[in-house]
Amino acid sequence: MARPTTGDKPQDIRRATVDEVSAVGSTSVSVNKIAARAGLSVGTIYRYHRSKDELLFSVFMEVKRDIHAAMMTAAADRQGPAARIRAMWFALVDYGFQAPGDFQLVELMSSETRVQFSGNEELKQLQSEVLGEIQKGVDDGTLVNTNVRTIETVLASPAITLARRVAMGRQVIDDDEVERIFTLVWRGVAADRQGLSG
Amino acid sequence: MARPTTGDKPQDIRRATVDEVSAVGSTSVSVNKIAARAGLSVGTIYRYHRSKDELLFSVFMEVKRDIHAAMMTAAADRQGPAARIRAMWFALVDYGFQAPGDFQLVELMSSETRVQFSGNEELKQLQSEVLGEIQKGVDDGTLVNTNVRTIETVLASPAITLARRVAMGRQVIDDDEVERIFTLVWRGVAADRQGLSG
DNA sequence: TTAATTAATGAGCAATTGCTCATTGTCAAT
DNA sequence: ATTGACAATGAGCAATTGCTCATTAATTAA
Repeated sequence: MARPTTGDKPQDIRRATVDEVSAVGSTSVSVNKIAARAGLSVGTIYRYHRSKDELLFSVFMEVKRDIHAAMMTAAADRQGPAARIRAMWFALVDYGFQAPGDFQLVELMSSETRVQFSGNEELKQLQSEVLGEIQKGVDDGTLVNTNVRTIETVLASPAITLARRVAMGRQVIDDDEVERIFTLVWRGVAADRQGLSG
Repeated sequence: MARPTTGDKPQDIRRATVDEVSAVGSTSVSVNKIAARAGLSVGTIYRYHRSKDELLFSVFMEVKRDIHAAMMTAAADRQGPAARIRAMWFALVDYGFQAPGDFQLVELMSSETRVQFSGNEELKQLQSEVLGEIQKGVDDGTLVNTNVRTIETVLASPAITLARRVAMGRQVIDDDEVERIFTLVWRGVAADRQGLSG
C-alpha cells in the first residue's frame, strides 16, 4: 500500500559518499555532489539521513564495522595469539588494498576532532575486542610483557600507513614489502625470536 | 619611499592558517576565516599568496622544513646511526607534542592527493636525507639488513600515530609510553638485541 | 607641498553550500 | 476508478565561498 523502494538506495548512498570523501576530503564533501554521484536527488539523501554530519558518521560506522568484521573473520579459524594476530594484521592491510576509498574515509574522519567519536560506545567495543586479542598474546607469553595499547599502536600504525599509501595511489606496494614490514613489526612485539634471520 | 609593512604579516598568516586547518580540516578551510583569525583583511592574504592552494601548500612546506630541521638538529651532535636515529625519532614525536597544529596540518594535507606533492623536488630531498641516515645504520650492521624504505615505514608510522593523538587531544601520552613504543620499534629494526628484557 | 610608490582595506560578485518543501510517481486496498 | 500512503524529485533559499578591485593609509623623493 505504498510506493516501494527501487534499487538499494542506502548502498548507493554509501558508495557515493565513500567515493566523494576519498576524492575531495571529509570536510569539504558536499551533499549535493554525493547525490549527483549516487544518481539520486538531494531530497532522497535526506530521507535516509537527518543531516550531512549524520550521513558521514553513519557511513563511517558502517565501514568501521566492515573492517572490524574482516579482521575478526580472518582470525576466526586460527589457533593461538600469534596466528590470530598475524591474520588480523594482514586482513587489515588487505582491506585497505581492496577498498582504498573505505580506508581513506576512515583515516580522514579519524583525523578530525568530532564530538561523536569520543564517547561512542560501539567504537569502544570494537577497540576493546582488538585489545582483547593482544591481551591473550601477552598472557600466554607470545608477546612481550608490556602495555597492550602500546603493542596495539606498534602493530596498527604501519598497517594504517601501508593502507593509506595504497588509498592515495601514491605507490604500488607488493606482497613482499607487506611481508617485510610485518616481519619487522613482529620482531618488535614478539617475546622471543622465532626463526629470525639477522 | 613607500608604506612599510607593520608587524610580521607572513608569520601571522602562517599561524592563522595552521590554527584554522587544524580546527576545520585542510579542504574545508576558508581564506576569509584565516584572514579573520589573523586579524587581517582578505585582500592582504592575497598580497602574500597567489591563491588559496598556494597559501596552503606554502604553509605546508614551511612546516615540513621545520620538522625536518628539528630532526636533523637533534641528530647533529650524536655519534653513530643508533644514537642519531633515536634522536631523530624523539625529535619527531617531540615536535608533534609541542606544535600539534603544525603536525595535524601536515597529516591532513598528506592524506590528500595533491598534484603539487608528487614531483616536488624539495620534498624528495628531505625524504632522501632521512633515508640516508637509515642507510648508514644498515651499512654498519646496526640495523637489520633489509630495504631502507621498509625500515623507515616501521620507524615513522608509530611516531606519526603518537603525534596525531596529541594533536587531536584525544589522550594524554606520557614519556614512559613514548619510550615503550620506541623500545618495541627498535627491537624490530635493530640487527641484534642490545639490552632487551623479554 | 606634491607626486610617486607600496601596504592594507573590505564591500561585493559569481559560484557553491546544506537543506526545505511543494510536487509528482507508484503502489495496495477499496 | 478512486483513495491513502509512502518514495522520490529538484527548484530554490539563505548563507558562505574564493577572489577582485576601487579606495585609503603611510611613507620617501623631489
